[in-house]
Formats: sequence, C-alpha cells, structure tokens
Amino acid sequence: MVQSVSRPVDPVAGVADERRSESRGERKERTRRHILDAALDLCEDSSLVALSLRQVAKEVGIVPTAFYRHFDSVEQLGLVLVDEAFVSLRAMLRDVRREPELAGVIPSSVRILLDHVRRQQSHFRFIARERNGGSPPVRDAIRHALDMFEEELAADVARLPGTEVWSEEDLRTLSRMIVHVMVATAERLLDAPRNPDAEAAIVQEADTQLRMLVVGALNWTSRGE
Amino acid sequence: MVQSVSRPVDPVAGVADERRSESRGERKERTRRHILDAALDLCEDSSLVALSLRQVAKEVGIVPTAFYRHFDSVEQLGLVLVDEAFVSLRAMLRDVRREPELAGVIPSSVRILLDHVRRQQSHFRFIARERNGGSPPVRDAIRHALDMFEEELAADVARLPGTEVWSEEDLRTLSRMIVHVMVATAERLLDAPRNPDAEAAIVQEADTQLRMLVVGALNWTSRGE
DNA sequence: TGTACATCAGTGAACGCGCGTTCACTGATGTAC
DNA sequence: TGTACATCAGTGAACGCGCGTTCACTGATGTAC
Repeated sequence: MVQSVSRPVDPVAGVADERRSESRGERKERTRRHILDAALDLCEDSSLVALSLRQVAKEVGIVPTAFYRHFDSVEQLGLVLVDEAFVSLRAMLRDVRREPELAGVIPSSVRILLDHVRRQQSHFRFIARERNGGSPPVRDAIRHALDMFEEELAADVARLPGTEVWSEEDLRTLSRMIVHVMVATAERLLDAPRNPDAEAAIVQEADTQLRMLVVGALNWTSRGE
Repeated sequence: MVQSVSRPVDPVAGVADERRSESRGERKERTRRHILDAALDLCEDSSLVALSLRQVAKEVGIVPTAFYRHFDSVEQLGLVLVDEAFVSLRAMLRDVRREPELAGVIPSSVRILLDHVRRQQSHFRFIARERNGGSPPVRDAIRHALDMFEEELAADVARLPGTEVWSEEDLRTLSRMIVHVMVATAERLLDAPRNPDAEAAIVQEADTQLRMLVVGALNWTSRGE
C-alpha cells in the first residue's frame, strides 16, 4: 500500500491534498451528495421504486449499511430529490421573471426552459418520471410542489397588463395550460436526441403554442367584456 | 372434498356448471385474462418495473412457473397491456367522431373523455404511469402509440371546415395541444376523489381550455391570411 | 362408440442471488481539560 | 501543547426473505384410428 497513512479509506475519491483539510462534516456532506447523485443516475431509466439501496451503495462505493447514516430509506431519499428538483424549477421561474420586455417574454421563456432542461436534465427527468410512476408519497410531494409552481405562475400572469378584466378561473385556466405546454415541451426535449435541429423544432413549436394560447386568451377575454 | 370429480383444480374460480363446457383453449384464455387484470391491479400504485412475476401469480392463484405458459416475462406482459390500453383510447376517438354537430364537439368530447376515464381507469392510469416511468421498451411502445393517436386526431381536425388555410405545422401544433389538454384532464380526473363536484370542475375547466385553444387557433389563422 | 396416444396448462421442488435490516465493531476526527 | 475521552461515518458478518428461472412431473383434454 502506497497510501499507508492511517486514514480511513475514502470511498468517494478526490485528491489526497484536498482531503487533508476536510472536516468530518464536510466529508459526510460529500458522501451524501454522492448518494443523491448516484440515485438520480441509477433510476434514470426505470423508476425510484425499482432502485435498491444496495445498488446505490455500490455505485457510491460504500457498504450498504452506511447508507443509513444519511437516509432512513430510498423513499426518504426520493423526497429529498423532489425538493432539490423544485429548487431547480424555481430558479428557472426566477430567470424568466428577469425578462423586462413584454414582447420578448415568450421566446425568452422558451429559451430559458431549454437551457434549464439541458443543464438540469436529471432533475427534470426525475420529476416527469415520478410524477405518475413513483410511490404515493413521492408522487404527492411532486404534485404539491407543481401546484405551488402553477400558483406562482398564475400570479406572474396576473401582473401582466390587460389581464385585470379576467376572472380568477380564466387566469388559472390559462396558467395551467402554460404549465402544461412547458411540461410537455420539457418532456419532448428530454426525449429528443441531443440533436440541435430536433431541439430547435421543439422550441419553435413551443413558441407557437404559447402564442396561440395568448391569442386565444386575449380574444377570449374580449368575448366576456 | 365435495368436488371430488377428477378435474384439475381451477385457480381462476367460476361456477362448476359453466366450467364443464369449457374447452382447454377457453380455460387458457381465461387464465391469461386474469393475469393481465391482476398485473394491471397490482402495479396501480407504483410501476410495472416494481412488479414481480410471483406477486402476479399469487394474485391469480397459480404457481409462479405457470406464468411462463402465457408470457415470456413481466415486461412482455407490459407490452400487451399497452396494446390493450390503446384499443380503449381508439374506442374513445371513435365515440368522439360520432358527434354530428360541430358546435357540440367540445362539450361532447370532454363528456366522452370523462366517461372513458371512469370506465377504463386502469388503462388510463397505466399509460400515464408507464409513459415516463416504465422500462424503455414499454415507454417506447406507449410513445409510438401516442404519436399515432395524435396523427389520427390531426386528421380529424383537418376535416373541420375553416382549417383548409392552415399550414401543416399549425394543424399539428393545435392537435398536439388538444392531446395535451386531454391527457392532462385525464390525469386530473384519475387523481380526483370520485367526487362529482371535483369531476365537474375539471370537466368545466377542460371545456374552457379547449375553447380557448380553438379561439386562439382561429385568430391565429386569420393573422396568417 | 372405444381405445391408445399426444398435447399442454398447471405443479412443486430446487437453485443461486440480491434484497433490507440487525448488530457489534473500528479508528480517524473532534473536544474538554 | 499534550492527553484522555466522546463522537460518529463507515465496516463486515449475518439473518431470513422473495425473487426469476430450471426441471421433471401430472393428469385432464383433445385427437387419430
């Protein structure tokens, strides 16, 4: 053994020099992160309910029992992943709000969606998958978070000029459809081979869909006047 | 034993008198049906990937190995379920086409959707779940079937008066959104407690959404003229 | 109609394997003095 | 600064269990003569 210094074997790897300065807490946090990442990776093409604690432990490089130092069960880990995924989503909404020009809000939103889907692929895939396919607790957590997301969006839409005359229900209906288009677009982007042309086509269509929705909503309102 | 006639034990139950007249083929078919139904039931709240062959066999009342007389694997059984579910969906589309009045097409479509979701709950739930959460082959089969479904719908929409001036893309975009609304409505109906008020609210909203879409599409078209 | 043979849906023992969870443990890190 | 003790992330053996799959089988149903 070259590495004969009497340190515990670090399953998570990393450069020795960096390790020297790591506190126990930092180490634990690092392992925790690796467990979360491994779980997200491993359930990529099936579902969290089909993922075993031992698979995760093996991937991380720890003994199965060490898992319990971080989570009570795979399902509890799943709930943590839901929280993390929604942090990603809310960050997206924050970016969308930055667009100052009303006219540019649709293309810029779609752009931002594409950008976030690309960078947070695993989180988006996780939500899409577990929203219907997960265990009831995970499913409920996702539904609840999506509802809140929808409400936030409804509030944003309500701030746009011209919407004052809309009823509460119509506002809600519109923002629900916007969320649907966003979700559907995200799902199609996740499926699309990482092919720029395919991505462009999906983005283009999302753009058209949102415009159609807005045109519909505007004319709808005028009907009610 | 009362039933001392030397017949094989029938795991699938049924009245003795009826059984007497059943051929071997009919019996086999009956067991097969029970396997499919049991699988659909058992994966109700998780996913097909988390379902074991032994659970299914136990539910049906056969020995695990007998499963192989009907299917190669749980996954192959899943593909059969996809086919069956889409027969349900196509039946729905057929019903929708029966509506002769253009004006009534939206409310009648939503009614029919509600009706089919109620009666074919398991199939709808299965598709919603496995569309994103299933194993890759099952997922692909569902996607492919949904694409065909969408195409059929696009063809239906194209037959409506006033759509002649639309581009191929716009037609496709609209029908995709209609499918999205239908899918989303079905999912919400599946979640809704079997409460008439909740169902009515969802149906009402779907109605509004479809109308908004149509209004949007009509005005959209006129922009292109 | 009766007999001899083929078919085949369902049986049941057996296998090796990966699973979640328990438990007592180790030894580096952290802390109190 | 040095020492003695507490903490606690990760270890490794062990457990009983349900899993998919193999195999040789049984005996009612189906068929050919």
